[in-house]
Parts: sequence; C-alpha cells; structure tokens
Amino acid sequence: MAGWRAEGSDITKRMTKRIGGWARMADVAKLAGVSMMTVSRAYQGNGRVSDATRARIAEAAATLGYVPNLAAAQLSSQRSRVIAATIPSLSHSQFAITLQGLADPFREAGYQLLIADCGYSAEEELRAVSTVLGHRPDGLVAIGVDHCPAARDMICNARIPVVETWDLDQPVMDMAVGFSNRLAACRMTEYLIAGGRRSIGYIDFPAPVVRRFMERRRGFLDAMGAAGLRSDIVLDAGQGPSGYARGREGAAHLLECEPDLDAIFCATDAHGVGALLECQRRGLSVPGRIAVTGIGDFDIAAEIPPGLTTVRLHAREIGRQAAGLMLRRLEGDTAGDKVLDLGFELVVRGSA
Amino acid sequence: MAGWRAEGSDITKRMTKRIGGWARMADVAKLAGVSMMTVSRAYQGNGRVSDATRARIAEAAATLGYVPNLAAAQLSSQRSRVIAATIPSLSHSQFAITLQGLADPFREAGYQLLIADCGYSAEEELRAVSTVLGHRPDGLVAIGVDHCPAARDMICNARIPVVETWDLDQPVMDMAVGFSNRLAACRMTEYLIAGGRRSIGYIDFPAPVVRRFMERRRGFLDAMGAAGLRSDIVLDAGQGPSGYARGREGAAHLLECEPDLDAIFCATDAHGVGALLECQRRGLSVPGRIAVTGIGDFDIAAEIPPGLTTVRLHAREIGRQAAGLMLRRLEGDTAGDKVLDLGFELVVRGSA
DNA sequence: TTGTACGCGTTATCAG
DNA sequence: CTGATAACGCGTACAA
Repeated sequence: MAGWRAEGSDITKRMTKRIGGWARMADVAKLAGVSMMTVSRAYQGNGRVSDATRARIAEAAATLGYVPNLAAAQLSSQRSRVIAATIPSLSHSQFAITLQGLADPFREAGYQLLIADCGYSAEEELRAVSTVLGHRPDGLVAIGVDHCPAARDMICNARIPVVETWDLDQPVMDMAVGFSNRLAACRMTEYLIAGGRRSIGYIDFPAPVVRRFMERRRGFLDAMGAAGLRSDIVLDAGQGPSGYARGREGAAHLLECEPDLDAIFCATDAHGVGALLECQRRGLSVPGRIAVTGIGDFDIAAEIPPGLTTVRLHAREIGRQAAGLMLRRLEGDTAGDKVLDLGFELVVRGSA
Repeated sequence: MAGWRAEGSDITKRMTKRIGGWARMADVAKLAGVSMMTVSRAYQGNGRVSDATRARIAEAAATLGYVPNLAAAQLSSQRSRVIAATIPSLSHSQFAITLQGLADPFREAGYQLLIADCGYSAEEELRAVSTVLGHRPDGLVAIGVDHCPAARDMICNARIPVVETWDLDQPVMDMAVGFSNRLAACRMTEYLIAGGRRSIGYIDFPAPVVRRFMERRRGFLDAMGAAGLRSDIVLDAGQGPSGYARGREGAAHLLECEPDLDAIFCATDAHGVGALLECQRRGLSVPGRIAVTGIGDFDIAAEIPPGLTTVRLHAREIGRQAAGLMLRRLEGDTAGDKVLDLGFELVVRGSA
C-alpha cells in the first residue's frame, strides 16, 4: 500500500502522471496548493471558488488525469446521482426508445442511468433489483409494471421515488407514466369491428403472463364480447427466431384452423408484420380479403406495403415524461400529478 | 442524524423494519448478535462462517430488509464489480443484442454492467466516459472503436482492462472482439460483381464519420476499384425518420440520378429493406432488374420478400466473447489472444 | 473565499 | 470460525 504516493515527489507525479492507481482529490489539492474542500467545491460548481483557484485546480486535475470517485462522493453525501432503470429486455426496440427518452433529461440534470435487465422471471427480477438498489440509486424507473412481490417489497423499502411506465392498467407503487394497454387493444378491435370485420383472430405475445400483454388480450376480448362476436380465436405465438417469424407462423396456423378469418390482430407490430407477409404470401389480399393490425407503431409498420395499421404508443415520450416526473420529485416538488396517461393513437394505414 | 437508530429498540426495528433509511451491516450484525466482519464474510461467500451463524444473519437481514451498500464495499475493497459499457446508441438493435450477449456472462460472474450512451460526438463521449470511470469500473467494454483522443487518453489512464468491439479495422487499446467491416463490405461487393452487376450504387449511413461505416464504404470502393468499375455512385442517406425511410429515400434518389443502376448496396439492413421496398414500389423486379443488399442480418431481412441478401455479423456472439475475454483478464489470466476475429457470413437470399 | 474535523458503510489485516 | 481496528475518498458542518 506504500506505492508511489509515499515516495513520489510532486514533480515525479507530474511527469509520469499516475503510476499505480487513480489520482485522488487530495493529490489534486496538493498539486494545486489548496485544500481538498476547495477542490471539492470547484467540482460541485455551486460552492464559491475564485476563478484563479479554479483554474489552478483544473490544471492540476488535467495533469493528474483526475476523475472524481463517485462511490466516495455518494458515501459521503448520501446521494448517488444514479437513477436505476429496470427493463425487461434490452433488445425490445420500443423499450430501448423509452430508455433513450429517459437518458437525455437525466444526463442533463447530472444523473447517470444504471440499467438493469430484469428479464421475464421473478428470480431474475429480484436479483436485478437487489443489485441496483445496492448502488443506492436516488430513484428508480421501471419499464413495465410487472413486479414479483419480493421485488416490490424491496423497492418500497428503499424509500426512493419510483416511476413505473408503459402500463396504467395496474395500481402503481408511486408515480407512473404510460397508457392503458387494455384500452389500446380494445379501441383497435372496435375499429376492426366498425370496419365490418367479424371473424377476428388474435395473436398474443408468446409469454402472455406478462401483464402488458394480458391487458391487451383482455382489451381484445372485451371488445369482441361487447360486439357479441366470437372471442375464442386466440393464439399464443410460437417460438420462432424473431417476432416477425412468430407472427408469420401464428398467422399460418390461424389461417389453417380458421379459413374464414377476415382479420388478424397482433399483440405487437413485429407479429403484425409477420402476419401481414404471411397473408400476402398466401395470396390473400390485404385489406380486401383480410385485415391485419398490430400494436406499437414500429418503424417498419409505416414502410411495409400497404402500411400496417397499428397503435402508436409514444415510447420516447414515456421516457421523457418519466424522467420529468422523477426529476421534479428529486427537486422536492411533491405537487403535481403522480400518474400521467399519455394515451395512444390509432394509426390507420393500408392494412385495415 | 439522531434518527431512529439512536432511539429505536431492536423490537421496534423488527416490527416496523426501517423508518428512515437503509439498514446497515452494523444493524444486521447487532440483530444477529455477531460482529460486522462476520456479516461481511457471510455475504462474500468465500469467508468461512458457520451455518448456524449464517442462518441467523440471513434472518436478521431479511427482517431489516438489508441490501449491502456497494459503494461502501467498493471504497473499501477497491473493486467495484462493475463493468462499464459504452454504446453509441441504445436504440440500435444490433448493439442492443451485443449488450445482451455481454450482460449474461457478466451477471453470472457477479458483475453489473454500467451502460453509458456515448452518442456520436466527441463531447458526449468524453462526458459519458468520465462519468462511468467515476464509478471506478473494474473493466470497460466499448461497443465501437471510435474514440476521441481525450476519451482514449482517459480510458488508458484508468489502467483497467478494455475490450473494444465491432470493428477490427483499427488498432485497439487493449483487447478486441469483432470483424473487419471493410472486408465484409468488400466481400458483398465482390459477390454482386460476380453475379454480373456492374452499375452498383452505395447508400451510406447518414453519419459516415463513424469509423465502422467509413470502413464499409472503403470496402465497397476497394472492390469496385479492383474490378475496374465506377465507384462514384455513393450516396449519404438522408434524414428520414427511420433507417427504412432513409433507405427508401436514398434508393429513390439514386434511381433518379442513375436510372441504369443494376444493384444497390446499403451500409445497413434497415437501409437495405427501405431500398428494396422502394425498388419494388417502382416496379423494378428484384433481383431480376436490380439487386439490393445490406449488412447486419437484421430479423426483418429474412422475412421481407424475396429475402434480403446481407452479411451476418454475430452481434450476440461479439458480446459473449467480449465478456469472456474480460472475465478471463479479471481473473488474472493474461495469456490467450487479445483480439478475436469472429468474422462474418454472407447470407444469400432472394434479393441478390 | 478557504480550511479542519469527522463520518459515510464497507472490507483488509491481523489477532484470537 | 470470529472479532477489533484502520483504512477507502469524499462531502457536510462548522469555523476562520
């Protein structure tokens, strides 16, 4: 533990920068000829430090390649300036967009996102949550509202602001930003029915235990039931290699079981695009012979002919607003809404 | 600062759990009737603690809702068990897949990923890098090899293992996993030429300053030059709302300027799909009249008729291998290759 | 505007 | 197998 600190002169340090570890604030202070507190204040920005001193500190820091140790800062200040974000899957494009919507406002406000992939199982989620909480985040943004009881307990015990996103059909722990998945699916189904479709099949997400998808299916069933139509043409998508493939296979299966189908409603746009392509491959005209719709308004939905009719979900805006809610709370503002319903938008294109 | 700790009896704590903050290891120790060190050892797993003691500790921890403070652990142990990951864009699907490939092995080995969106500019990158380094990660995995000199300096000064990914055309700082973007583009171009295409247009990524795309363009130019063909039909994709839209607009522009084009090679599959759709919309038969190809093998490439011919890049495997390299180094293994070329795979489908 | 003393919650070290 | 003590690097509170 003696290392260079004990033996190295300031000159040596200056020449070689660091030999065996990180420069500490004390090193910067010594080189700049001030106390640590002055360096600390210079970095925090708020404290009043003369310009001359500030410049000397900046130079010393640059010479030493000093990067403040945030763990020490957190331990001392009891604030981490870290926001935890749990996400069911990093490769879900819409979630990634929400994440980006989150990241920008937080970064500007000086917070760093700590992203935890919480998977789709209770164990994974609990592990992810306990790990991120170990970093003592100042707040938590959850993408999705599915939480196993243990994770929910742990999060509540953390006594930090929490924003849940993407589904307003469930009661939430604290704050929330999103929309009603059930209503979105219901409206789309009503649109199909209003367009004269009667025999409508539904292709669900392969893991329908996910709340978000349970609500969508529920919305579909509600609307079909209300219209007095058959609501049993429901299929869990298979295990194809991609969402597109699963939609394609699902549509194939559905069309074989129910040749008279005049619409296929998919729980996500990836499935929808796959289903659309499958219909076209079979020579079924879309939307003449059969309608196909999805949910999500993925980029491809606008491009694939004849355009996939879908529901736009404002994924980026969900992130932005969630960050806004969190930042306001962190600044001590406890007034204002705790739940923001951003709604959704039926996007009618050629496919239905 | 007096708070509940001073006044609350153990019973009170047990009943109400925590009233005003996190339980600390000292609280767990007291409740379990052991010293902090024993608790610490119990959590670290390696230290020898009797089963009875371990059970009492587990019970106390559960009662108090104890979650170890990782910042304190890091400060004390000088190891964070955090791996920094820089990524140019969270919403780039292939990068997200690499991230997932990274996350699993690291999680299993007890490391948490700290993901920093480093954007596409030098300032953003420097800020991102300095923030993550502030958390004193035990290692850094960079997605992409583009680094501004300042960021590169900062990373080198950190003296931690570094794995760069996705591009082996550049010299790297330490370790690397990926493939040659230049060679991938070159091979695809050669394939088109071998198929009889002579007038080949290239649609580049809109920010060709990104190294990865510079190399791809270079590969295209190399192959065209070697074949003695025109290599000036190169277009930067425009600013459409999505990669698909940019590819579509790019193709439209190209086809208007160069009506005799018999192939369009796009720097990414998103552009490729857009270009393919645009060709079809114009009634040009693909691949009869014109060939279209991309790079990346996105999911949609396999689905869109007639199938987009492309280059598969093993995005997930890049992540997995990068994690493996890093973990081996963290375990002190300095033998073995420092650079892994995972290559690429020409995937021939209907479009070319 | 700048400096001093202390504590944040954990682990390393050494002793039992 | 368990415990006492001293760091780890920084910010808060207060003093100058």
